[in-house]
Amino acid sequence: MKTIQETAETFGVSTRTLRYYEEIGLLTPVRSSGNQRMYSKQDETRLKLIFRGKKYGFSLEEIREMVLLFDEDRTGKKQLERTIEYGEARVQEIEASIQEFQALKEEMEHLLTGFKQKLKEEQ
Amino acid sequence: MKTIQETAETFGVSTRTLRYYEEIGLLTPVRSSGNQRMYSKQDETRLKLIFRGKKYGFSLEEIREMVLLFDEDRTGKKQLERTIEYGEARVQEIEASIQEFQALKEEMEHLLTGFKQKLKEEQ
DNA sequence: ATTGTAATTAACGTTAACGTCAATGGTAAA
DNA sequence: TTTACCATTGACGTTAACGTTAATTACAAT
Repeated sequence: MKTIQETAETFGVSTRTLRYYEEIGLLTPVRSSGNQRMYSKQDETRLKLIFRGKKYGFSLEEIREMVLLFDEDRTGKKQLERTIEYGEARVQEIEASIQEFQALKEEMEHLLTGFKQKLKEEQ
Repeated sequence: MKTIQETAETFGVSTRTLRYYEEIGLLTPVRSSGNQRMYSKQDETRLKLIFRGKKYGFSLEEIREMVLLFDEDRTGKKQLERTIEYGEARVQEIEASIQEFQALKEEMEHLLTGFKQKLKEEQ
């Protein structure tokens, strides 16, 4: 169990950010006897997910939806089916993203080859 | 040459957005005789870049830096070298992103396999 | 027990990225 | 040329994602 300060340092964010994430229901650390937030290993895993989502342009609201969906009690068959469906759709999106990145990379490499050629010719 | 309305529709954004991009120096469409913005093919190419950047979480400021760098006069050898260096660094970043996405995808697929197994066992 | 540092809530402040509105001017069709 | 719509420039409004400050409480060390 880490304190809020330690957790903030681990992820390189402010304590305000962690409190804000709790405000909007992204995670709920337990409280100590003196009402202070204690962050578990699970909370850290959740935070990793959140920051990865952020890095790729998802809004906190979108991240919240994903996180909460994977957190609902998945006891019922219906719930399980919905989760699988949702998950597969997300995987599809990720595949599309990878394709786009690959295309972007090739485009840039093409540009760079041109520049290098130009540099050679100039000397 | 397209009007602002046509261009906005092409990209599915508001005209305000296009004017804002001009405000912050992201692109500078030429003006008609009556001072109205006219968007060229080049402007459209630039906009494609902008929206792709946005999709992957870059701020408009970051996008501006990239766009402007690739726009400076690349006549000098020094300029060309700088551009190549910058471009290669970006390609490295893109490769890292692809790796991360791949890992995320595998992680999700692993989760989904688990869920599917659970679903099978439940019936 | 005191002193210094860290945490709490509540509230207001800030910035990026637009939205909206008003007053005015341009343009195309009848 | 009038009608109707589209565009232009301010200027103020809005929302997400925090920052900052203040008043109060908890904890750790002396």
